[in-house]
Amino acid sequence: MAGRGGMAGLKQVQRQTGVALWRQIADRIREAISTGAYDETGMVPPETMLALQFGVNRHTVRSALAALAQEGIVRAVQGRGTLIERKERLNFPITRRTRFTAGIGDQAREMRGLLLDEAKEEASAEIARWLGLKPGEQVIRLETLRQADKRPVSRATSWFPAKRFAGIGAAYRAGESITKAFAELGLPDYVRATTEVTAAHASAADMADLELTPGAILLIAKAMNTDLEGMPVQYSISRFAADRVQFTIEN
Amino acid sequence: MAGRGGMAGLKQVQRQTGVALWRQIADRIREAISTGAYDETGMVPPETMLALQFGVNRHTVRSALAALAQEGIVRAVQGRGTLIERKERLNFPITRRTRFTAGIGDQAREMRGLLLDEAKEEASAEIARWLGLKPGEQVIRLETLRQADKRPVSRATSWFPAKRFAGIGAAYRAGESITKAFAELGLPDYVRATTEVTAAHASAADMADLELTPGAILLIAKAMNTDLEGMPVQYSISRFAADRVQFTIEN
DNA sequence: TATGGTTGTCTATATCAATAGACATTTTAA
DNA sequence: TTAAAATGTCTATTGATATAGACAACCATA
Repeated sequence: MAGRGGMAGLKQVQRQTGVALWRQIADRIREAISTGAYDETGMVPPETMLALQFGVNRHTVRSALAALAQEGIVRAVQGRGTLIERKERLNFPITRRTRFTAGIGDQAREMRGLLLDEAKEEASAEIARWLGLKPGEQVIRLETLRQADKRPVSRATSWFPAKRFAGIGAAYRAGESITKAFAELGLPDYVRATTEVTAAHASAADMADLELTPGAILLIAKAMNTDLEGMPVQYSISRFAADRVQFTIEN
Repeated sequence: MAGRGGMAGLKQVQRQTGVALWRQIADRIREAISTGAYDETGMVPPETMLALQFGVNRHTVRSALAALAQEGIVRAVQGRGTLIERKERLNFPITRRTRFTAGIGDQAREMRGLLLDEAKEEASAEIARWLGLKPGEQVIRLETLRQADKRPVSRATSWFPAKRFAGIGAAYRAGESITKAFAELGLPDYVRATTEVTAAHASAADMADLELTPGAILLIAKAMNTDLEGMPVQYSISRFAADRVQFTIEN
């Protein structure tokens, strides 16, 4: 028995599906780069070889490579080939002590957390349930963008009980981290209680914030943090650029 | 301050991106259905309204709805509207005692696990590392397809130490579950050690197995299970149809 | 310096995606 | 019975996608 699993064999791209061939090919090459398939040479195979491999015209491959060059992943050099510029995928551990900045701190030189927006609002039924509040109680919502080495990694919306964490927006803007903002407001430690992970296509807003192209994938983590007594302190929905991260769960 | 977060505002679909408008719209509507946006009526808004909302021609919306009908998510009825047929998303808890069948057992009537292929092979460096073997030692690889109510949910490739689990293919085929197969072979209990989660576009093979369309998203879980002494017993790569599942991590 | 291998550019053609408009068909409700 | 609202079908046109071929420009190396 054999024939399934692993090996290519099947046609790798499909026509008439609403997704252009050049985009399907770009997605496959991006994936191959991030898994280290071309590490030996540091280059993508020649256009003619890729065209043969995917069963398309060389021009179609060129469209795919142009898109990847636009993303800054490869750089074509006439006469030599197409060089790989960037291939990282940040690992993001999800544990009881999950922290964004510390979690990937050693995998990137510069971590930043930008506050895009802050608002005080009434808790919806869902937010209230997660934070252990009554619907309509005041919560503070923060819209944040997290970057690693100037490259956007995730876009998060977080809610906090307004009474307990007044001023968390300013604290976040100053420290660029939830952990530091909590510490500033008198909460030295907290733990991750639950995390729900899904995946979806990027919306237009996420494309803009995370510098993605249509068809791009998001890993979505809905998380609830509590203080050490088990009282909810934060509920957040984080949208990660899926080709830049992986989650690790250690049990 | 306001304006970000939540509300639409921006153009929801983009042109000249390699992803056809009708597919982008289909993805948005599928997502809206699964989050319960149309639960009040049980129907999708009229085609003319969707066309207005997305800023496209009615025919383009019709292409999107035709694709969703093809997937069995909606059903158009002339004169009435477009009815929502299915909107479930299975929850899959990832804990120390993660088991596929038990995990979603109460969310579906009929759970099945089909053995697609079985092979004995030499462990690659990566597989050997995960299973605590020397590269080249014999392992058994199982290719399985898991279904909930006859709908494919995930496609998994699993490796087991060949010496300890000879005959696991037959045991899986009989019991349609890893847990039962392990029990059959004298391992009554085991635990999930680590799980890595990523997302990617579906390959052609996955599209076929999971009945997906191009552009569809996979949630990929790479998991290692051990026996109660901490000895690795299984390494697996499971590819889930992202629009049918969510993962939950309880810390 | 010559050659082979590679990316860059151009022209031409066929197919798919998207818009536009008109009208038919079916259901629901006035 | 009628009208309104919804999906179904058809024709026509435009722009994006994909193929095909030819050749130029550039790089590394023999």
